[in-house]
Amino acid sequence: MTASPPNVAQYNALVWEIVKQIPEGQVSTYGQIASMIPAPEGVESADYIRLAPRWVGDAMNITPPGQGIPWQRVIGGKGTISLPEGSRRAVNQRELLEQEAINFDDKGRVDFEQFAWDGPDAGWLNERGLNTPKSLRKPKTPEQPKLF
DNA sequence: CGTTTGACTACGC
DNA sequence: CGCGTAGCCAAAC
Repeated sequence: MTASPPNVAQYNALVWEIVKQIPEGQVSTYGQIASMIPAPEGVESADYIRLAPRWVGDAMNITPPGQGIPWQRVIGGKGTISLPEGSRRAVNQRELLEQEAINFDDKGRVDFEQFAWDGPDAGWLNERGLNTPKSLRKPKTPEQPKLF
């Protein structure tokens, strides 16, 4: 496993709290969740960026059942399910997402342009001192409205 | 007690 | 756009 954050229990609780905000029919990624959580005290920002996604993964791995935490909505940054291919949990995750009308392409990827979550609303984040999540969608190459 | 192994991502070819 | 690799380090083997 990966080194754990200084305050694992608290960190995991925060991760689950955020995951609970993901609406049905949308997906987030380990990196996006991590981008909302400030680096814990004592952790260099550079190290955090490198380690955080793993920490989120560790948290998801021990998600407490029966708490209404939609763990299935958290996938890898490439849009793929990160569990071992063919494993029981991986198959289950895909089924749960398909039940929410989330589609997978022929390479097993979810289209972020269609299903990406944009994060909790600003107020929710502010109350908890969290950061604005990075967007999973392509930076809008605003098709310059041809003024004339 | 040495190796392998992760619910990851960014980066270089 | 796809594939391999580094970086991290506590557990499981």
